[in-house]
Amino acid sequence: MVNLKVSYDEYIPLRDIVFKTLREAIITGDLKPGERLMEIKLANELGVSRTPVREAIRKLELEGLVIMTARKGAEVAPINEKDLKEVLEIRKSLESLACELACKNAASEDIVKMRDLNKAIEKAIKEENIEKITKQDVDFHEAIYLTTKNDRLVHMLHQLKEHIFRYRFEYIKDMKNKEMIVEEHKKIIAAIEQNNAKAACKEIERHIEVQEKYILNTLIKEAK
Amino acid sequence: MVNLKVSYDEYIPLRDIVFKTLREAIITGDLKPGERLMEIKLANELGVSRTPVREAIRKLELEGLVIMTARKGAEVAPINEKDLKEVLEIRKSLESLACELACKNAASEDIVKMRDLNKAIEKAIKEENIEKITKQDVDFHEAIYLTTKNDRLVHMLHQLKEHIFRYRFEYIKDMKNKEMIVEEHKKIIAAIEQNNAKAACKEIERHIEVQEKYILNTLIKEAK
DNA sequence: GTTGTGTATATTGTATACAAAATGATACAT
DNA sequence: ATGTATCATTTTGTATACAATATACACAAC
Repeated sequence: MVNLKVSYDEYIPLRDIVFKTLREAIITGDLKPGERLMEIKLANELGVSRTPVREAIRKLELEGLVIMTARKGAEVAPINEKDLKEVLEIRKSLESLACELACKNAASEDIVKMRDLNKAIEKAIKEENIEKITKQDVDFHEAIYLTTKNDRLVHMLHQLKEHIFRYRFEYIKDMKNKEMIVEEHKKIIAAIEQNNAKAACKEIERHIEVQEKYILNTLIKEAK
Repeated sequence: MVNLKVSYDEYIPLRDIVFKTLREAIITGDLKPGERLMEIKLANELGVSRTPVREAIRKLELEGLVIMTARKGAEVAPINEKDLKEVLEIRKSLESLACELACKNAASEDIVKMRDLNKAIEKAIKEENIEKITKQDVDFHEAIYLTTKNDRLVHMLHQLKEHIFRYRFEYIKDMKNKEMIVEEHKKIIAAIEQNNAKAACKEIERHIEVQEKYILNTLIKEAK
C-alpha cells in the first residue's frame, strides 16, 4: 500500500516563511529587543512585498514577540525580568500538567524514547558539548509533551519555550553539576513509568525550579 | 495636575475591529464551525477592503479559532469533544495556578471584591437570571486572575475561555444546585484569604471539575 | 543655546490590481 | 448513471498604489 496522502505540504505561503524567519531572528536575538520592524526594509531584505511581512507581524504580535503601536508600527518586544518570571511561572504549571498526563498515557515505547534521549544528554555532557546538551534537553521534554496526547498543551508549551529561549543566554553552561539534569530526568522517567502522577509532578517542578534559578541568575548577571 | 496621557486609544486600526468582530461571531456561533471565511465576502459585509480582513484572519488562525489550508483559505475551526477536553484540562491547571498566585498576592480589597461578586451571583440565582449568573461568574473568576499580577496568565486564561464559550450552550441552565456555585466560591475565597494555597487549588479544581461535567454533558446532549 | 514652526521624508493603514490556483458547472464519453 | 475533460468563475496569494500620520531636520525667533 503506497502512501496516498496528497502532499499539500509542498507549498508554504510566503507569510509563513517570513513569520518563521522573523520569529527565529527575535528568539536568537538577531533582532534586538526594542528594534523597530519596518515593513519596507524587511520586505526588501527578504525579497518579498509588504503584504506577507505585515501578515507575519500580525502573528508575532499575538505571540507577544512584537509590540504594536498604532500608526507607529511594530517593535521587538523588550526583555525584562517580570515578563520572564511570568512565563516561567506558567511553564512550571504546564510542564507539571504534562507529566501528570504522561503518567496516564505513557506506553512502554515512550519510556524507552525518554531513556534514550536522557542517555544522549549524558553523553553530550561528557563531551562538554553545550549546544548538544541544550538540544537534547529540549527533545527530552518534547518527548514528555507528545506523550500527553494534548495537542493544544504541546503548542502552548512550545510558545512559552520560545520566550524562555530569548533569555537563555546559554544558561546551561553556567550549571555546575550538569549531571544533576540526568539524575533528575531519571527520577521523572521512573515516576512516569510507575504512573505515579504525584511524584512525577513533584520531580519535574523541582527540576524546573533548578533551571529557573540559573536562568534568572544569568539574566541578572547579563543586566550588570 | 491634569492627566497628560496622550490618548492613542482613540484610533483603532480596522484590522483590530475586524478581528474582534469575527472573533465574537465565532464564539457566539454566529459563524458556524466549518463555515468558510471568504475575504471578499467578509470585506463587503464589513465595508472594508480585503487587507484588514486578511490580517484579522491571520490572528484568528494563531488563536486556533480558524483553520487555514494553503490556497483554499480559512474556515471556522470545528467543534469537537477532544478539543474541548484539551482546553478544559489546561484550564483547570491554569485556574489552579491562578489561585495559588492569588494566595500570595491577595490584598484585603481583592477579597472584598470577590465576596461582592459572589453575592451578586447569589442574587442572580435567586432571580433565576441565567445570563446574569453567567456574566457574574466570569467576573468572579476574572477577579482571581487579576489578583495574580501575571498578565500573561490572565491573557492565556482569556484565550482558553473563548474556546470554552464556543461550547457553552448555556450549560449553567442545566445545573440543578446552582447555589453550589456560591458555596464553592465561598470556600475558594476563604482559602485565598487565609493564604492557604493548597486548599485554594483543591477547591478551584473541584469547582471546575463540576463545571466540566455539565459542559461535557451539554455537548453530548447537543450532539444527539 | 533653546524653543518653536514649517516642510520634506518615511512609514503605516487601507485599497486595489494582477497572477496563480482551486472550485464548480457543463458537456461529452463510457 | 458514472466518470472525466474542459473552461469560466471564484478565491487566494502577492505586489503595488495612494492617503493619512508620524518623524526628522532645517531654520527662524527669542
